Amino acid sequence: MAKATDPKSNDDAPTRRANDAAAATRRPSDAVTAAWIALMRAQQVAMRRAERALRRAELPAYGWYDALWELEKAGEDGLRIGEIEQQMLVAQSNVSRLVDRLEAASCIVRRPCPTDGRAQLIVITDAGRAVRARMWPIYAEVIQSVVGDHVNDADASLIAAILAPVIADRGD
Amino acid sequence: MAKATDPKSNDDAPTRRANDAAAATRRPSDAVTAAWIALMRAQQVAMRRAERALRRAELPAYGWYDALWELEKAGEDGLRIGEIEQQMLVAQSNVSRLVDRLEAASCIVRRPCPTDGRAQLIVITDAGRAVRARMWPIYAEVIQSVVGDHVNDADASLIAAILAPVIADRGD
DNA sequence: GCCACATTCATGCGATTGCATCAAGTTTGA
DNA sequence: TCAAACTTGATGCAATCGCATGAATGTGGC
Repeated sequence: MAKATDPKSNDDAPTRRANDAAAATRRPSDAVTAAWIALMRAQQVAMRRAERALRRAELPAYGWYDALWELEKAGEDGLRIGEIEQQMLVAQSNVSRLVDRLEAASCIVRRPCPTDGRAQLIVITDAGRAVRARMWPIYAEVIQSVVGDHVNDADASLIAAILAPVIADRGD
Repeated sequence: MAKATDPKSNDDAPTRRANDAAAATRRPSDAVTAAWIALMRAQQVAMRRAERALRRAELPAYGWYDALWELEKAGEDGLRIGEIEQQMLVAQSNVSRLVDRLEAASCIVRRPCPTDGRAQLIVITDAGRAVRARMWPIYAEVIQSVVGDHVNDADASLIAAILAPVIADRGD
């Protein structure tokens, strides 16, 4: 019997036409489909718990941590909006507005880019570093309880290694 | 050197206090943290591409597929809102409204539950099955190009197996 | 130098989300 | 039998999302 959550269609054949675009005719294997589902569900579980934990602790949402950490790594030179977008993998408009919120909370400052008048450099402030530092213990606990308590280090490394090419592929 | 996306804080020590709640003092290993990041990023890549592909094909969003597939598996008996919620792992209010949209599109019908006047049974219609069938080729292509093209079947099965306990844990 | 095109970021908009709450129905216990 | 507690699903609301678009700036061909 198929896995309970297998989304494979048993009736896709009738819907397939001889001259569908080639792209639409490729079918993932059962194993690949199972991995996809696991990926989606596991992330949903993880994200939900992270957001809830942060909210309960009266801390900002997950996206703030993500952005602040990237900015902290970037240091005094800051990052452009577009660079944050590439790191975080969220839509540009959302980065723009997230930065608005971070600025309103004094977590970052916008500085004009000396070499490109269109761009701006987003630089983290001490207040921003402090916010990130306060978020980390809560976030860390969620990572540990969601992943660490169920997956040993070897398997965890395996997951990161297997998924690396998936993440690297920006095709589309 | 630490991985570029390692969110581990180098300055969490100063923020740690002797009598923090025990829950907030657990720290994930580097491997577990890397797995967490891989999970989040890979799912973001996957979801974005699925949503875009479906939109380009003028098909409904990912959530519709998920719900319709659960309902199709459930057959004529249908599912309660709460059962769909557990399968899809989204908030109850969102299931309620997703079902509204599915109903408006004639993809499902609501039937009173014979044994519980509060509940209702959501049953997929032929139109709903047709919509899911039209979505599958697009969805399948994304699964293949995002996961299948980068991960072999053995690794895919490994991912599903390793993540299973993560998904199963509904603690919190 | 100048004009067409590309890039960078902001913003209007409609859709969707989660949380809190509510109404209706069911179960429990005395 | 009746009231308190619980369960089920709907809804108001504010926040956030992605897309489409716009304004400002930069780049390259002539």
